[in-house]
Amino acid sequence: MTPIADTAGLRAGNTARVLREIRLREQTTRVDLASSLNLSPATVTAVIGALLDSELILEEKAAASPGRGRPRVLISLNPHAHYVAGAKLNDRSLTTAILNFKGEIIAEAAAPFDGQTIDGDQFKAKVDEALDAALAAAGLSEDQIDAYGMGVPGFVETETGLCHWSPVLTGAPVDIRALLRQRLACPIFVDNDANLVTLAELWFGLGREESNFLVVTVEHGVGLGVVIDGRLYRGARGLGAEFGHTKVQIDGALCRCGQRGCLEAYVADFALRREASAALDDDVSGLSRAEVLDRLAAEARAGREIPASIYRRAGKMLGLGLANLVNLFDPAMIVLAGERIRNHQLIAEEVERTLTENAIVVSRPRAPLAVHRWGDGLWARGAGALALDGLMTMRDTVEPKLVDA
Amino acid sequence: MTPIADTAGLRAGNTARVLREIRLREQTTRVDLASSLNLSPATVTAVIGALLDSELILEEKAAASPGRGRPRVLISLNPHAHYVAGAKLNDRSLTTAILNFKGEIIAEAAAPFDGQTIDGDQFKAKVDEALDAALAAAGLSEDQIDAYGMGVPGFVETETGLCHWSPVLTGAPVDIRALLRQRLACPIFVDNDANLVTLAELWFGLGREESNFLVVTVEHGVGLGVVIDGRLYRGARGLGAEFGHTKVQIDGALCRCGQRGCLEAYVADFALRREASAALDDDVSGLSRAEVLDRLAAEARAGREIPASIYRRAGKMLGLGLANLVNLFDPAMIVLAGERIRNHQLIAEEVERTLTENAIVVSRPRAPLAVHRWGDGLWARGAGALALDGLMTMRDTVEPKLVDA
DNA sequence: ATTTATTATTTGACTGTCAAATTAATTGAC
DNA sequence: GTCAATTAATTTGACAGTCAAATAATAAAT
Repeated sequence: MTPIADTAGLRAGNTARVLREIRLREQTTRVDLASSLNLSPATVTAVIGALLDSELILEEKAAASPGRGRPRVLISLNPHAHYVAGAKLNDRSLTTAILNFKGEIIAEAAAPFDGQTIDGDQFKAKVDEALDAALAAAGLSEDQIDAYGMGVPGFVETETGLCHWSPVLTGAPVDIRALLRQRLACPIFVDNDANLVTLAELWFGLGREESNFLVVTVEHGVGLGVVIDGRLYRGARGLGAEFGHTKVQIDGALCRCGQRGCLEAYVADFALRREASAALDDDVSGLSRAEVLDRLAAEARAGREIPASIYRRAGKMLGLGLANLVNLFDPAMIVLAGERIRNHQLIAEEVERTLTENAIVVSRPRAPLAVHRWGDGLWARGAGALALDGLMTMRDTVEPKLVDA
Repeated sequence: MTPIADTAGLRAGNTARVLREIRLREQTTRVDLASSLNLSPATVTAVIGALLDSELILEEKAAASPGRGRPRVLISLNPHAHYVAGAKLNDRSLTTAILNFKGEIIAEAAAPFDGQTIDGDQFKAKVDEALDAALAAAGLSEDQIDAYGMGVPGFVETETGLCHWSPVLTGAPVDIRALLRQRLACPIFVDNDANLVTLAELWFGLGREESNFLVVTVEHGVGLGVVIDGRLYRGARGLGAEFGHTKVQIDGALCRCGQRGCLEAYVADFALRREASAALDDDVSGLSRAEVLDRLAAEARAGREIPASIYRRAGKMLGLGLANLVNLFDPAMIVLAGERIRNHQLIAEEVERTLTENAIVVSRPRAPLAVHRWGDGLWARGAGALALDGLMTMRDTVEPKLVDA
């Protein structure tokens, strides 16, 4: 272990802060960096100099000069400094994106699969398929990829890259990192998919200006990412926060995890699907889950009482869960994020009402609930952020230890 | 704002780490500090030298020399470096302790009150009464007190010293710091009482070796303290975590906060008291709450079904709440602490069972639940820690801003 | 007495930050 | 067109801090 408080670490820390600030502002100048980071111009010059030498950033002449005096020189990240791959597994496909150092998506490819779950070998095949396609689309070769970040739904240990349980993967625990290592020589980072989205919000999204906030994802399951002091909190064991399996009802509905009363068992896709069969008049057994849910949503929107009540209950349960989060974390903001919250308006009113009713009231305003629906693949930028962050801090070292099950 | 990454801050940080380590070990040596803090012997010598000059620590010859070679010099905190006062308000009294720099309790005094609640003036009178008595018992004058830390149940903002709501105080919001300022000239720090207990566990108790853990207090209410990365987390608004008012039942039992289904409404004293009147055969309307609860506990222990079922339900609800905490925070440990968990064995089994049933299972062992019952006034050491911590980091600067209610 | 082992201090090299002085680059005034 | 005026960036020198290595201190073993 190297000394923590080494004077050399100071420079490393300032360099990281400068890089983060440049990423945040997309384009900035030395003076601005000095004032916003509380560093002397001399220090900024030194740090920027080193970053220019290592070609992580670029200088360019300022376009318009606002006043007189020596014009500021614009600084921005060098998009070609590194390329990384970001991938995400969900219940329908394994998607992979290639990003540059600025976090811009260069190419994207998906490897879909039909079956409900896949095993390790199938997973590996999908990884190869999506990566090959993405690389081809980006016009890059594999050895140009400097880091790989992957998000997996379920209980994932970041340090070891081990997946203890996933709704998509069979044969848990699965050593995801080892599977990926068979293909890739670069550093590999694995995390829970909700943490990925949270990282995306922190680096590129609504969380850029905040340092204490929560991200709740509602997709196939319900996930949570916790940002404290500007950093993603992963818990003592390195698994993330498991919001989807907090209990909102004692001895409540059966969840796919085997326990009862989990929040997920009321608001996730699979829970709505379960109720839909009873609520819809026609036989829906032949339809896919997506089709059934579309039908359910359509009928609720049309004003039919029973489908509407399903969404009301889901909204109520989610609102209650969110209220508990507000009470426990006192966040500055909660972001409701996901690719698939298209039906949010069906539950929005009930969510907001239950949240307000059950969150503690003080003289300060309650944390705002921001809904961030993104079809633009913000998750991919999160996976990229995971890879880039890992690349910068280089923590791909811990080897997985399989503990007795 | 001074530059954060100033090289001078390095020394300050190392000094703080050295002090913390000495406090943790109670007695240590320069070599030990160097190895446990990953600092060079030269740096430790320099830091220790400065601390000796400022008389915050003491040197003494080692008693027994284990081997040959130059004997290590024992380092310990100078108990007389500072004296602080720590105080805590609960539903029955305002207690004040005088502590030395080592955190040892020199004297303690209580100012009891009969009424259910008190207002600002009464509060101030009780502060004076307890402080005067404690000072007299310690044989110290008021100007020898270098900091004052106070714990209040309810919603307390640490930065401003404002109490937004308290089960004990009327006329909220109450500017606690301003009330105390009328009496005391020294720096004053105010916090939630659960945070106080958490600090005590972190500095002196079971949390000394941990950096991610939770402390749940069960007294008149239910409180929570969150330690993340070795530091107390207070949330974005500076109010603590409000575990007692997380909801364990939708539209559940009425809580004294006005909402329904709060955990507190099932496990706190007042909730048990409410049920007791129905469960006990005799008329209990003339008895005090403590007497009623004693009766209820005695009958439950004797095996009577209805009183026992009251405790079973309380245990079940607490276990469910704890399971949610485990799922959300993934702590390394949960400490159940309090002065008044004397009846814990009545609920222990049900708590443990519900917790195990509802906490997420991974291949790693679940966080242990440690029960820490202390009659020795650990809270007072927590209040002292609050004062000492504030004294070291000097954050008594923010003036309270009364926001529109 | 001398050697050996261990702890603490001192010394000198090195890194890093910052304030102040200096240089650079541009606009506006005359 | 030249020359202030102004703002940005760099350089310089002082200062603080850490660390490795050398040195001093101290006690047990020989």
